Amino acid sequence: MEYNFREIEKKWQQLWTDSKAYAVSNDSTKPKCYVLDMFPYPSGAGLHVGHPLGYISSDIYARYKRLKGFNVLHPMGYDAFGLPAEQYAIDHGIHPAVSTAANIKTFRKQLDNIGFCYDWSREVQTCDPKYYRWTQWIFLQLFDSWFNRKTQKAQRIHDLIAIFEQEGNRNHPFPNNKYELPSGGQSFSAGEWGKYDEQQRQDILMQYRLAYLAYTDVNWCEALGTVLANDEVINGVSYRGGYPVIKKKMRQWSLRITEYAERLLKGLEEVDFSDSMKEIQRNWIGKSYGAEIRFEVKSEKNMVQEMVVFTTRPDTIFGVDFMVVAPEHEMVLAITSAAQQDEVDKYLQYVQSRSEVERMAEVKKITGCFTGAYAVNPFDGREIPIWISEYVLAGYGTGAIMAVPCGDERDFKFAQFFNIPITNIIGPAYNGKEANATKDAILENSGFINGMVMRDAIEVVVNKVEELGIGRKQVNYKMRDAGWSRQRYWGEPFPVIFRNDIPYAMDVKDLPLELPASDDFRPSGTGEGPLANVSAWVHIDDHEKRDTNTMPTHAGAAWYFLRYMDPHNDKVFADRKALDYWGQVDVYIGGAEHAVAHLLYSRLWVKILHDLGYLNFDEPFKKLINQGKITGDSRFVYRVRNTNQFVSAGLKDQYETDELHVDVNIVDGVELDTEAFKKWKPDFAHAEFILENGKYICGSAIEKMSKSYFNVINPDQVVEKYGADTFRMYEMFLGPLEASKPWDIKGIEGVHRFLKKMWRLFYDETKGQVWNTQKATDAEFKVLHRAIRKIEEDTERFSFNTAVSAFMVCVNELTDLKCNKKEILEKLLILLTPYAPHVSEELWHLIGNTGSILDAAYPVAEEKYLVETSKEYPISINGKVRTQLNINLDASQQDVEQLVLANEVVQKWLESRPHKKIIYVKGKMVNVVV
RNA sequence: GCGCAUGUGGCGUAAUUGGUAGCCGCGCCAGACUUAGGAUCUGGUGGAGUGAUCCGUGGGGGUUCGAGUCCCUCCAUGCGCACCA
Repeated sequence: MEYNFREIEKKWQQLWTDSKAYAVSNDSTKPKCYVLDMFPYPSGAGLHVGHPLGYISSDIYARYKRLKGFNVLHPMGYDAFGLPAEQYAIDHGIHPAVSTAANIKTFRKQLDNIGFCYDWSREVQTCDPKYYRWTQWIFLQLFDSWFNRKTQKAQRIHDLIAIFEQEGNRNHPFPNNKYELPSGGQSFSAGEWGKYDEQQRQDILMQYRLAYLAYTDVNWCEALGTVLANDEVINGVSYRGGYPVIKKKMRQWSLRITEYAERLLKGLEEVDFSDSMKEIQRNWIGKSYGAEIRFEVKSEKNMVQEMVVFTTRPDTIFGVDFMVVAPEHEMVLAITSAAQQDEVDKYLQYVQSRSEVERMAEVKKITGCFTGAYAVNPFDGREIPIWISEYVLAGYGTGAIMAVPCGDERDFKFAQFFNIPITNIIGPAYNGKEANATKDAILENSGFINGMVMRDAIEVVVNKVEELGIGRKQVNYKMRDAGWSRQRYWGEPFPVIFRNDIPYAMDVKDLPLELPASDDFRPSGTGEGPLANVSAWVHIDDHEKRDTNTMPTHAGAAWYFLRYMDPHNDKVFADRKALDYWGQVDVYIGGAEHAVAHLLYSRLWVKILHDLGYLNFDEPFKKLINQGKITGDSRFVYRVRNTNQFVSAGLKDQYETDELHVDVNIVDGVELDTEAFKKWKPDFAHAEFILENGKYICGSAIEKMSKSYFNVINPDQVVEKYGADTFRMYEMFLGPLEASKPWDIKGIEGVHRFLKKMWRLFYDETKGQVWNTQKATDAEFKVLHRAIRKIEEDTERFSFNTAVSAFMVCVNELTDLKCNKKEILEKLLILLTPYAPHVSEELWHLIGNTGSILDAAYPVAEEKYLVETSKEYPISINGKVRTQLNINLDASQQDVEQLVLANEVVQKWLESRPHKKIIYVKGKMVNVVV
């Protein structure tokens, strides 16, 4: 009886589906475990062998936990809104809903092929109105909330209104400190609030809402007639077409994620993410400590009394040689002197003309202009020239800096370029040739902080500044509020209605607000999205209008893990009981490319839902694992330029050639199948080859797996040839989960041989059944229990590659022992179930079990089979191993010394020198020091 | 430039705590069975040397009885950020 994987796998996949083997109940007395994959965007290209790496890992872990007695939630769904489907619709006239549904079908088929244990009854698709109804609902919760800085929590807008009625906004200033009331100023009293009309009140409330509408800078691409997301802009041009992109102010929805910067940062301490993942997020949040310092300003017009800078290095205050403000800063015109007016105008014009591309490309270019005004150093009264330059960003800090050329590289270059004299405050630490950003130098020329170490002076200066009332400690974040509008069709419509241009939340009972039917997906051309083309939908009546934007794909993905808990609920986004039972995702596996956007938005939404009382946890993912990418292994052929001749890689240097990607499926190793090549593309039908040793050898390179490189390997092919169980184990065997690695099919034979070898422990091709019911020996038990311990530990810590190797060791050893005993093999099958479920279930039944192996009890490693009484100790002389000696494990130091010194190999190495001491580490080694 | 991660046989990798470096697999070599082998099985396989032995975890230095593992330094690769004050 042979290992017929094709038949076995098909059979059990069907039986498991029929018996609903993977359905999970929300009602269980078992402990819960939530194992989640990042759901895929169903692209038209389908799955390649890189995608399942994470899915297989989580599947193994989920199955393992189930065997260990957990109620395991292991769902799957689709991040089904998104750009490519819309672009496809524009190019091919197929509605995104249609192409998306077709792609999902393909994905599902491919996933099913690999034998995952997903509970498909919980599937979610973000583009399904039954799903996005709740995405819209959550958006409305954000719209109806504000962040109370006093309590560091989200609260309802009606609480804020109550506060305003009581005391105005004196205790709750505008989150955006640049915002000014139409009447001027930034604060209003309860009395003033009472007199404001609806329009004014709504404007003010909008300044506090967590989802808010405001004029913000967007990436406007004139050529494409649309706004682009940041990730759609590469080096200042559109990723599609490479058209120029400019910053433009447009009225957009944003999420006030900046208010949560501190909590998002803090939360990282309690979650189990990789260091690099946490680092990337910290980086993105970009917290910096420093001070805001006010400087008196002297200018001709005398319209501006002071300017505020943000600095992380207040200790360098005596080294300030000039100030720089952003060209966009509103004070620029007010301080410019008559003499400098022309030059400033010219510079501002120049800055205006600079496109994003140029600014990005010419980061090192030094430009700037003196304003004719001066700031006064509050400590020594020095007058400091105020410049403008594009290297200072309007959006960060206060949009103005104090420049310290001896301590900052950019300031130094700027000073040098414009011949501004440089003050040295760090003595020998500054060499005059480049800035030194040290914090460890001793301060000189620095008034009251002379002689102090810079690091210590920071605090001293900040305290002084606060004492003098000219500034304060300040924390800054690099992170910006998240733009949440996309000028797209294929996304969630915003559930709001505009009356007199003021957005009001839709009644939740009217949700979902469904996308209107449309076949025109091109941008409207006015900066509005394709929805603007559906006039009847947009204009409800003369007074009421809908938003023509849709939400970004992050919206649906920000909470899908909650919906899986209760996917069919049409009363709430998920039942509170289900939310409390499943709680946090215990293990979340996915690619590192979602480090920032997706993870931050999900963390934000969960924090807000938690603050509003819908969840009892405020971090969504307890543990995050980023599986490595599987890269492609591309092959090249070399065409002799302007001919149809192809030269083998070893000879290509003798010709002038062009390198072309060739389909890896018609290359065996590096040897090209020349006949298949001729058939591959019509262009090559008459190709001629210059061979080496009768073969055409291809060039190779490791690159990302991509259709355009012809290096994509479809898992279906692999499963067809070797079976899902082999495929699953081989992907795991490739190396550590987190490591990136090139796909290399060569090793798969070894894993396949392993499964066949294991099969032969039960059935032999010629002899038929070989398994028996004899009693196992201690040696056999020992092999088994060592495997149990090792595989359990490895699975627990996601070290699947070493676990696969432990299976091989175990099967090799049992083969050597000629052990075909059911008593042993049965346990081995349970261990193997998470990794190779089909073959395990088949053999489980063949040896006489009736229930499914999916619910067998995981075997327990028994100490009694694992204890050793003695060990083959390595004996080293001066740290070099010279011999081995079998010593009893409970031997004492004296026993060991005696034994070791009596040994002839040891004697030989000692050469009759006396030993200094003997180091004996029980259970490890013995070292004789001479 | 800054931050993070990673460097081990021909290749993918292993070595959980400082304790026998190279488990397992690929590849390669030899053999068995065979009409045949790109099937299957068995044995061997880090490098040098006939050998005893010596050398070996990116390079250099250090700590230690003992270092792939800890510390310093340099180099290489990957990822992230990048005028962020």
